[in-house]
Amino acid sequence: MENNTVLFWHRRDLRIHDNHGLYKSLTSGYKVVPIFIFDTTILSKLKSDDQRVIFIHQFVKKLKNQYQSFGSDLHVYVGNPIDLIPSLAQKYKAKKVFTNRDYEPYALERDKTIFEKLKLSEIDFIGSKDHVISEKNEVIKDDGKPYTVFTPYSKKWKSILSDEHLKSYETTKHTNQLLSFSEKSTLISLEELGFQKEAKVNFPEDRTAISVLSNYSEQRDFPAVNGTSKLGVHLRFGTISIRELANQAKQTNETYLNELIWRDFYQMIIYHFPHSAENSFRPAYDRIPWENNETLFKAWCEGKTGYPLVDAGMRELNTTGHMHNRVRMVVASFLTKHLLIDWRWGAAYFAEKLLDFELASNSGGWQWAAGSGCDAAPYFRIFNPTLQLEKFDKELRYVKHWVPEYGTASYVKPIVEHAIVTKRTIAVFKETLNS
DNA sequence: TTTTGAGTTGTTCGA
DNA sequence: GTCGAACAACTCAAA
Repeated sequence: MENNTVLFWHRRDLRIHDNHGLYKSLTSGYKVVPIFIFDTTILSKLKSDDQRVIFIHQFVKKLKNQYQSFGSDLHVYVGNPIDLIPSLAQKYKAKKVFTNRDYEPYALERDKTIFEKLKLSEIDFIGSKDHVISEKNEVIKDDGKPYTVFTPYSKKWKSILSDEHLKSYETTKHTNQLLSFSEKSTLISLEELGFQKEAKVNFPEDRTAISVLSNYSEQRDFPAVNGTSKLGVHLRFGTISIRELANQAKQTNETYLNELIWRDFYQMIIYHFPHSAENSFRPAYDRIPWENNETLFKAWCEGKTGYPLVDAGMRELNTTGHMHNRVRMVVASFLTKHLLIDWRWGAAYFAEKLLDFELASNSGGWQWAAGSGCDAAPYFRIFNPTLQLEKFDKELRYVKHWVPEYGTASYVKPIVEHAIVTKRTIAVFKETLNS
């Protein structure tokens, strides 16, 4: 084993091209050993048919093949990174460990522990910004504090945006710095990991779809139209580059760029306000007396509420692991404001089902719907699922696809009455927040 | 420090 | 059908 190596630890960046942390390791003057860890702390919480594990496995395999084509190899391990990273650093006699930063509470805690463990052996643990365009304290108010309102944040975000933010990291020019391995190891199988290998859903393509981007503003609100990019899962696992996508958005579609800024915004919020991952951003909203009726919750999960747009959305989610953005807002508003069920129940259900699940965006979005978030919709603003259907799926193309029995006698009757429950919810919120 | 204007994606009512 | 105002009140950002 050479004595002048560094590790590069792939996490939510399952690609070689335009990878900031990988680039930093390749240009550090050391030979680079790329690694990936199936984190058992995370895997143990998932069901054996979790589709995202299949997605990850698929892209880890692709990554491994790419490294092998460069005469190197991706070394894949299974276990707890807190133990594995220090021991792997010893095994490969690494001087440094490089990775890309992750802003979730679990990751921050984990990385802090690893940093301290490596420090004892005088090994540097070096993080890079790769998951977002602007991170942490890059976009802050004039008083040095983080923004909690989106519009001024986005203005500042745009005003400080430079070529540096969007430049591509040309890793492929430096692949000669990868440590060579003549023996190629094989990748652990999904079965060995304890997961099913048959994919039940189709994974969206990872091409950055310019055609979608150019019509995004006009088409994104109509669930029957294939007008959204479906790139969320690729951004989540870093199988496409956020810089590349932001560059395209900047040139083609301001509305889409704004969505990417929302993504940065929520990543920044979860970094500065980690409590908002699990609790209300505004503490007063943790006093809301949610009804949390399990029968109603089950009906919502299964798409049997009797409100066709809500049911179509939930069935799309259950079947495909995806839900159209507009419909996500409608079902979230319905769960919290019509059924008076805690947004955490809905967030947890999305966490289990959504292929593109991202903790920061999920908590942020749900709290926006519930009214408890930063810059959230006011509590008295309640989506009318019937009116939303009229506005965005007038011809019932989306609804008929997912709820074929709609309009027949076999379709379930509405489980609650809009006018009654929304009045009740406004009264409950008003009472709670004013007391 | 005080003041002022503004705040992702809505709905309902009445003219 | 269309339009503007009210909804209810607060917090945030910036001057």
